Amino acid sequence: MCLYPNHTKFMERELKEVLIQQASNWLGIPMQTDWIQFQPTRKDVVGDLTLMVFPFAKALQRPPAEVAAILGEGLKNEVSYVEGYEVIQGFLNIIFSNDHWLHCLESMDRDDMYGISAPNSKPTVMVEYASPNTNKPLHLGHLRNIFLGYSVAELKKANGHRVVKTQVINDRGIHICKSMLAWQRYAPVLPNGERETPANTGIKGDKLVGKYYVAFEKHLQEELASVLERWKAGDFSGTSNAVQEKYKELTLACVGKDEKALAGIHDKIKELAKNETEILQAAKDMLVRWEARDPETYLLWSTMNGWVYEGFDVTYQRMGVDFDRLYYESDTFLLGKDQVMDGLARGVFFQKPDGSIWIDLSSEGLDEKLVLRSDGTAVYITQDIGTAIERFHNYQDLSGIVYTVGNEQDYHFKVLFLILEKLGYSWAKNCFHLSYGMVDLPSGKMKSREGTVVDADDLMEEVVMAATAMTEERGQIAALSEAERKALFEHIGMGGLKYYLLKVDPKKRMMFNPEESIDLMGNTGPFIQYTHARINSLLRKAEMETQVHALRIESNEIALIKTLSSFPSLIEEASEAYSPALLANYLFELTKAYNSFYQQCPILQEPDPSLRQARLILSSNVAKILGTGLRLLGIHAPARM
RNA sequence: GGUCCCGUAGCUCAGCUGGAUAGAGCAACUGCCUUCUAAGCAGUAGGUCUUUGGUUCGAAUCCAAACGGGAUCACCA
Repeated sequence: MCLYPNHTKFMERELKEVLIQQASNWLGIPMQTDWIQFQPTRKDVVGDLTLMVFPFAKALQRPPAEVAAILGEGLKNEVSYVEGYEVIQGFLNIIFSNDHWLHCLESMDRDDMYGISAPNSKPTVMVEYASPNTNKPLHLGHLRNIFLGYSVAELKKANGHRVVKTQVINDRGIHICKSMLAWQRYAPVLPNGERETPANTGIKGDKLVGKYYVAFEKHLQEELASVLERWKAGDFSGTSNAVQEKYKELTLACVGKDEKALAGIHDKIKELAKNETEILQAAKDMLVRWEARDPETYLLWSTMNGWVYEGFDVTYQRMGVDFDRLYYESDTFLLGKDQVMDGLARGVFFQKPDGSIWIDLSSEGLDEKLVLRSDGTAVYITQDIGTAIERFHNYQDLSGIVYTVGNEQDYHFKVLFLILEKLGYSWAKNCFHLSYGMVDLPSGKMKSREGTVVDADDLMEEVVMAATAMTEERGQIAALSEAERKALFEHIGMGGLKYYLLKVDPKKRMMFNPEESIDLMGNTGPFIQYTHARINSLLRKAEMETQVHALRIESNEIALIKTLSSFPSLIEEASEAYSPALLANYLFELTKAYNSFYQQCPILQEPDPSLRQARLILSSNVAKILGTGLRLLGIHAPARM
């Protein structure tokens, strides 16, 4: 707190103390702290900070304006930097002196890391994000997840936390066996005798594996259709009696049901038939062989996962994100099983006659939840239990984990955290599900089956191409080398995309409009980058002239300084709210305010050296904060564009 | 059906720990480049904050219900 003696929250606290001390003198009665409610003064009236007077007036049974005048007069006499006040209705608008704002500017100018708390001054938190399956490439949904997780990690760091960025890679399970099986069966043999690989086809590893996942699903659907056809015709050859009975039962249940119930029953029938397909059986057999560490299966598995990782690395690199430590589900699912057995012994879980292990959460208003299958294999949550505990073993000073995962898993995390708590881990209450909303397209939901999934690599390529075309047209890039230009196009395109995905409140479902995502104007990343670049150009030309001793500021400057001085508390707020959107909106407001100032006030042309110098320093600090803020969003701030 | 989330301008979103006349951006329309980068600025127009009750000095904000949209309730992940 004391790092920034001029920042907004600090002023509020100081004034609050004065009010509490002086209450009896001024008002004749002691003051209750909850009467004191500050808010920023509206832009269209005079004043820097507003005190709500209604609570005082109510308690004192006196008109608000009268009470406001007493408080205003008192603060003016008592506090050096309170220069005056205005009373409008029940609002006391406090006016700070010019000197106060000048000191604000000077102190932030001395601090290159203005707004950033001392590193490692707060507890260690782990931020998990990305966490993909290894059977298909990353898509638009992952982009929101990854940009969000990265930015939250950076915000936590900026707020003083030690941060460990991590992900858990879902490298194990039926989904990857499907790709493996399809590759084994359908990958063509090339003229040189090799099977298709990323190396001999030039296809990116994750894309190649994804291709076979799709192939698997296609063959599965075909076989499913023929099974259903056979059953419909009364042919149950090769089908067990139990399944046959179940099918007949479900078919009979269809009679007299409404449309919705009917759809549910049809889904169950499909599920039943799917399990009867040869190809799915083969994939399941492969999973069993994998768990038994069959050498051939294991080799194929590690080879194909290796392809995927190489592909992901390329994607992560372009995204500009990184991880401090990786966890693989293939390592942690066994730990999870151990934890479940341990919990069973301690009575946290219970076993059903078929051998499956459950937890009863009905006393918490939830259901019974499976934690280990009857065949002893792990489910999704088993692995999560193991991973969480492992992480606290690996990092002794870890205080909590942030899980960046979509809100479709709200229930899952509610259950997970409850289980961890019941297992007796006190840190469970410090685990937080950073639950973000789905990304919709103008055409509706993304659906892999309908081929409407937006591929992450393709999208990044498109936004950079669009940025390239527009920057070549209007950018001031004559002085840049070819390499610098390329980097600039990349920064603008990616900056636009990241800003577009981060500016919306993470909790909310959002609409992704491809055309808007490459816009340069209005509330966009490039708009902010542009202002940063323009200030840099200004500073290059000014070459920071000889130091003038007395700076001079006017009301034009004060409005901006006010915005700048709220940056530290904004970072804190955004960090605590896990919300890069708060920062994005702040940067947008600051940019608009500066552009307006820039248009209205001459800077280099200002004849008064004291004022010119103040405006340069002000501009330089706006650029500094835009740069810091953009960095926390994972966006580069070009020096020229 | 149970549980959870959402509903603000034509569109996309801020504002939500109750406070002044509900704000931006896009799209539309009007101006401003012989002057510090016009990816900019200034302005016009656009609203029953889904609806109905309640809480109180005061409600977009809190509570309840209705309507509309979404998610989830797997020996999937």
